Amino acid sequence: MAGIDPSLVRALPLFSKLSAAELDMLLEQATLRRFAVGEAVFEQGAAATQFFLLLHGRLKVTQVTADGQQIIVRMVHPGDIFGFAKALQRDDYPGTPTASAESVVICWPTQVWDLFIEKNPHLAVNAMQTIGQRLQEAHTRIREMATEEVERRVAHAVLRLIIQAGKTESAGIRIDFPISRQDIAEMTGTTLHTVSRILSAWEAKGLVKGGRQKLLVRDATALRELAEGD
Amino acid sequence: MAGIDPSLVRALPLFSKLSAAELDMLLEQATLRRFAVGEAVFEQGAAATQFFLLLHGRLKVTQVTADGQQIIVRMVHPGDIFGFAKALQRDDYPGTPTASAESVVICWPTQVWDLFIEKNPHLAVNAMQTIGQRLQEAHTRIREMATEEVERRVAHAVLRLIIQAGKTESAGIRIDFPISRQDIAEMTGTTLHTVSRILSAWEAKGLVKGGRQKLLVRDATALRELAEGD
DNA sequence: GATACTGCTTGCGCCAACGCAACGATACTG
DNA sequence: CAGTATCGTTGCGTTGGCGCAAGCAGTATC
Repeated sequence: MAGIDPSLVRALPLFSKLSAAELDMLLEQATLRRFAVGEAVFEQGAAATQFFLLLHGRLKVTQVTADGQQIIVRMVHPGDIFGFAKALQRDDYPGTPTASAESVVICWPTQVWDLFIEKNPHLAVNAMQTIGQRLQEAHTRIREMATEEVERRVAHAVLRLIIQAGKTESAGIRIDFPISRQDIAEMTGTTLHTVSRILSAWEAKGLVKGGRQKLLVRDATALRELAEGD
Repeated sequence: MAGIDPSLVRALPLFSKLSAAELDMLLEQATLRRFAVGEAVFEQGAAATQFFLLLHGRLKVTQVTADGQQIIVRMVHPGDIFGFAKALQRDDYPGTPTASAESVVICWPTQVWDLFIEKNPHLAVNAMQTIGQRLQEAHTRIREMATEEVERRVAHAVLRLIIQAGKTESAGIRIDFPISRQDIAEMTGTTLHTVSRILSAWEAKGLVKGGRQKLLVRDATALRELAEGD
């Protein structure tokens, strides 16, 4: 299924400096795949034969520990590339990206990566910036987990979600994909129970409005104050 | 102070694919600086005008939170590059690298980075792999902080230290630079007190041998078992 | 070799958050 | 539209690890 419409990816910063011809060449090698909710694009530990770009939808990248506990490493939003393990000198994928919403993904064979980096330094620079930003997000999260208590961590997580996936509605800002209490727990390193209690308390104070796999932020300012200590 | 001996860096994987001429050109632009224990190479938030490579010694990269708490983001070991904020699309440094031991550092102006990436794709690929590895370490740490209890986190941290800075002695493996209980606490997201208690318990069991800013691992195998659950 | 300093240890009380458990509520399914 | 599965809420007992505080032991200073 080659021949993807360039207009789909033209606007992405990752490809901003590529010529039309280069972009065409890149897209010729690509395949388009669709994933239903709950489906995994690939499995943790599988051989890294492809890398990907999320066109539409939403993915959560999870890792499982030896004793079966699961955490959400990060969310993948439209326009993000993911699964480029080979570029990071790995032969297998470190996590499992699962569709939280119906998703459309562009897939490339890993060989294409090296080829294009070689021919196009811009792409390397852009990719490095992408990874760099991710590294910083990771460090932020480490700092939060080390120093902040659960309620503030959850506040930060929710704020991040409304930045990356917030849809403004009349009643507030809605998180634009199905997200469970369990998900939030796995993003903040706590339990489903604690998240539920915190969200209930917030709802009583009018900060948010919950629902089954739904979350609406009514007062982002108050939430931001809560996230930064008093 | 230009004209650094190429033999100092020749062996580093980062420069492995550079020709002698390219390496010379790179080193012409560099400066060598020395830091005493406790000195900072640069301060968190300062404008990123240079990037660096640690030749000799040991640095700890710290971040301070708004309310004054400190954490150690990572350790810098000889051969590591650090402070390449500009490559990550930042104008300021996200953390402060402080010398834990007497250290020698190569410094380049940031402009050199773009120049060399452009001219030498290998360097870009190598740098990306370096950042990629760091990203994975960060994810590992996030997973540990989310799922493991303090004792196991400390065990993992110590194991990582003996890999990166272990010097085998007759009595066991010594960590090759001054490290305090407070440091270990800031690496694992806990308090000095808890670390002290844990290390005391380990010492009673003959796993380690402590001391002022010293740590000797007597039984790495037992420590590894402790780090992985039972 | 006395003084100050900095880093390490240990005891004790306390609380945030976990784990268990039971119960509601909402969405899918045939 | 009953039946079932999934997701969310809430109560309660327990506990890991934090914070305080006091004391100890090396290391540097003059």
